[in-house]
Amino acid sequence: MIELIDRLRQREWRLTAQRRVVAQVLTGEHVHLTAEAVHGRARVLLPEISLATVYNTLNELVAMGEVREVQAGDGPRRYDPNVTSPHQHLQCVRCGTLWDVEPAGADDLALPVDQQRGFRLLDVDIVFRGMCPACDRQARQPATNPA
Amino acid sequence: MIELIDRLRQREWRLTAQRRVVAQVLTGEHVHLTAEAVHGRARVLLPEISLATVYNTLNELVAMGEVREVQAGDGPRRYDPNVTSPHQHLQCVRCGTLWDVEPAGADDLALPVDQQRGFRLLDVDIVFRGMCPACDRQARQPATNPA
DNA sequence: GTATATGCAAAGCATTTGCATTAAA
DNA sequence: TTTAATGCAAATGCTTTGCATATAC
Repeated sequence: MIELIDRLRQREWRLTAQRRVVAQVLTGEHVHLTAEAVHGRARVLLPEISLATVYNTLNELVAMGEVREVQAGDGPRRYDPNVTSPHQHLQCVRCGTLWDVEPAGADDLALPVDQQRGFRLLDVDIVFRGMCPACDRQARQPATNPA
Repeated sequence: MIELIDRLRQREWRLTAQRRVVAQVLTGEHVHLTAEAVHGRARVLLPEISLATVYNTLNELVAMGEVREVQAGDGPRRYDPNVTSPHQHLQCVRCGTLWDVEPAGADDLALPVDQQRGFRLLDVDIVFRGMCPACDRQARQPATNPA
């Protein structure tokens, strides 16, 4: 599989230091990050990068189809560099962490024509929702230390 | 099936004119409305109802488990009074309209244990995404009249 | 050299909240 | 009468935008 950064070069995308760093941050990760998290990690590599640029860059990547925007539950959007394999997710309802999964039986899922209401179908999103181990533990002990 | 309004009465929920109207608006609808849409329709019945109250009321209904909050794609949250039957949806990617559906094969969907990452699973959301007939038509004729 | 991306700070939406007023029980 | 809900307007959090400056090509 061709790396994200190379695909971007192929697209004749103007390769700035900021964009390079955002691509790098996304590529290295398997958890799906919020814009703020991307900014935090990008800053380690390029301290002067602004949050606005991170947002702009992520939106462009989404528009190009190189990154998928995921909005499940409340909280900020998350970004998923995996657009090739089926995009099904496992999300923590508490902290929002998002993982890619490949559930069994997804291919057999179908919407009967009489329920399609004339829609032109594009896509199916499947999100398994649950509590991740860390949050589950914290949810049981109400607070670290309520003074 | 007991009506929403009656279930609320059973819960000893303080029944104000505003809450009654919100419940009424939700019950009558099969499309899932945004808070603003609920406000618009509620105002027809009770002009002085405020948007803040609509939000507060919707949140309480969600906390009670009488209404489901749906966030798919961008755009504002939508509210779904159908909590009994499986909550799978068909959504227009352009206008956000949301319908309940019951896809085939949903019961066979499963996440293998080796992909659960220790999560305590609670729920699965399935959203079919596509273009509704009205939006599809409009998307083909770029704009009504780009002067 | 020229077009385009950046950073900043201000604006924009959807949603929540504080507080005085009003109404349900 | 008491307790809780309402409406308003201000605050919040995430995201977008306008504009002058900097940078890739």
